[in-house]
Amino acid sequence: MAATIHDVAKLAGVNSSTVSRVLNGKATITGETKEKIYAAMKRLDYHPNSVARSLASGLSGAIGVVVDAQDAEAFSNVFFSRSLFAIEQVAQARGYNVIITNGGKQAARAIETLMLERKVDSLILPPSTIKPSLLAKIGDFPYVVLGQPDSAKLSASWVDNNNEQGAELAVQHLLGKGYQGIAYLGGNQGADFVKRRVKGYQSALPRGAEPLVLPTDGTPEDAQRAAAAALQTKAPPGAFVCNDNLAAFGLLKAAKALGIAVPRELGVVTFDNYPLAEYTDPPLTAVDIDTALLGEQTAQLLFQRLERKTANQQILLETALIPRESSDRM
Amino acid sequence: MAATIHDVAKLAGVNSSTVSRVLNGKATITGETKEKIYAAMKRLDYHPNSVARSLASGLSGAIGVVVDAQDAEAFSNVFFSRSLFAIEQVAQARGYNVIITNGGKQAARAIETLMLERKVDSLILPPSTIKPSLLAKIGDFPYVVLGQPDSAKLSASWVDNNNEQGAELAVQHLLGKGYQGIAYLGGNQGADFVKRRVKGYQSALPRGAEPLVLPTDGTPEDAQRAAAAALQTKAPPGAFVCNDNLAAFGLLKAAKALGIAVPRELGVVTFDNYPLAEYTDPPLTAVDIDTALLGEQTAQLLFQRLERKTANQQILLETALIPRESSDRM
DNA sequence: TTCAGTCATGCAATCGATTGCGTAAAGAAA
DNA sequence: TTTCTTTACGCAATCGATTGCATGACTGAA
Repeated sequence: MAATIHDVAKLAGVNSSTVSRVLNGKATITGETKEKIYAAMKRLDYHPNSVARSLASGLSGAIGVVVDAQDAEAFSNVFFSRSLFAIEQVAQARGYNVIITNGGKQAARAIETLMLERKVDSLILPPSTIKPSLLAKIGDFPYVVLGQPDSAKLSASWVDNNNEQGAELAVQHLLGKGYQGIAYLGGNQGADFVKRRVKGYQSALPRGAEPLVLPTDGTPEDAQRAAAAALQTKAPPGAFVCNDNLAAFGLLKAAKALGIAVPRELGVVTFDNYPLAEYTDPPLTAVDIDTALLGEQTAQLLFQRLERKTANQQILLETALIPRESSDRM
Repeated sequence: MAATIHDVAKLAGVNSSTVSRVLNGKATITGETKEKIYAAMKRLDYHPNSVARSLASGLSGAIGVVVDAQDAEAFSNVFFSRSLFAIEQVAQARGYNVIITNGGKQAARAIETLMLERKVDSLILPPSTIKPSLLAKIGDFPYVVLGQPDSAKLSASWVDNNNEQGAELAVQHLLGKGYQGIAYLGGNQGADFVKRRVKGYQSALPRGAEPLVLPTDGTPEDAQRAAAAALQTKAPPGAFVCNDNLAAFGLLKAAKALGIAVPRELGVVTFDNYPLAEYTDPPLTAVDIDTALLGEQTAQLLFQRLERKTANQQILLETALIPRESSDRM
């Protein structure tokens, strides 16, 4: 079987506690002794059993990432997986492992399992789980929220993109290009991040401009329908900020069907810069949400809290606008 | 602190080993005793410490998933994250947790950490890790490969989509629609799954038809260039099978630029049915790779091996063709 | 009534580390 | 040289379960 700390100790002619100490750098050990121990570890191909280590130390060296996927789609979305990648990178660099679990309807149970049974050292949670009932169970267990939670009243550490600022950026960009009559297309109006985007959109409109928000059910078809309807009114919008790429797809189709030229007659900016945004016709100007950075910052914040016991902290990441043809009237 | 098995035992007036036995259903316990123990567990909100359990039993109740991401992109790809979701679903249903780690260049180290230190019960590995050097270290540790490994000589359990069959399906579909001169566009010719697709493509061509394979660097731009070049030869292809959506995007652009009508003058079928494939102009006929099923089957196979110690097994999943406009000449 | 054979449960070792306490040896101070 | 600190390391308890062995109680057969 695999060599244990005792095998190493015996071979090196020392006590296992000494081996443990060199393993953890926790005490002053003679160079000579260290050498013997290192040699023994190498000869036996010793790998410390992290399970035993966890039990003894109370630290598991693992973090739990809970995702909130109603269905396979949400889990698979690019947003999440890039963030997850970044989180794992940071964790791996610090010698931590990442346990993922899909919360969904059973988020409470998933979180309890991770905390109470699996004994992870810390959690990354989705905003949807941040409710008083769950928070009570979590107590002062260290966690960071990946995304801005709904209730501003609850104190928590979180990291999110600045959706409000992103929407402002989009509107300002369109205004700068000379577009007028800017509408907002798409998005489930119930979702909190959509509300923030709409808020930013509204606040960036010039004085006197009437906001026009066209919610959709999320499909491009519905976006196409909504956009087509708006474009055929007496005073059609001169530009759209789209809540996501699918909405932008629907919009482009509607414009094409109506013979409206983008970007000459209609400006389009979309949230999210997915791989294909750049290959539409015309290529879409996009508010880039840096999901990798989001994950990285979340993990960094988590380890900061874990290692230095810092206070709660909220981080809003600035978004950037990537100009492409769909809004390039000049 | 959290209640332990001893607290439960004391409150129920029994020995901790009895509690352990009802917990694991490993012996005949009186109904009355069980009741007392359940009551005590409930009163104390007892959650078994899976770390201690692992140490004692030698089973961690965790599986490790290694992914091979050269960069953030690979990790984030829809392919992977859907599979991961499915894997986690299956694992959760069986009370297992999933530990993910990005192998990359250090895959060997990652695997060793998972096996030897973290003590996962089983592994899901990417085909790229299935090399003799690594296999020697893995020994008879149970693992399943998510994807068909390069070397057919090595015995292993794996699950993959039938790429060869998928390509045949695409060619047959195009032939059935009356297209002639079918070319294959895109894909890194070094990748093994691409080779399998090309093989299927070639074998499905009618006798005497000359295969034409146009490799690209993976970008739509390169696909556009390659497609445009081919379309301007004396005997241009009448249809394309594209290795992925990005290649198909490039192709559509090239056709549009050259004034070639799809699907009337040119048929297009693409591998992968990503969310946007359906929203291109025209919508793309696609060979659907069911990544969720892929993950699910992989996990199922893993638990089968784990619980019933079955022999190695290879599973090839049939792909399906989703007809859309891009190949609908009739 | 006795004896063998379950049944239900307790005892204590064990898994592989960590860590507080104790101590011999070495070095410093007097 | 004696005494006082450090330094380097060993001893043994501990973390919270699991599990082989032992045993008393009970059941049924002879």
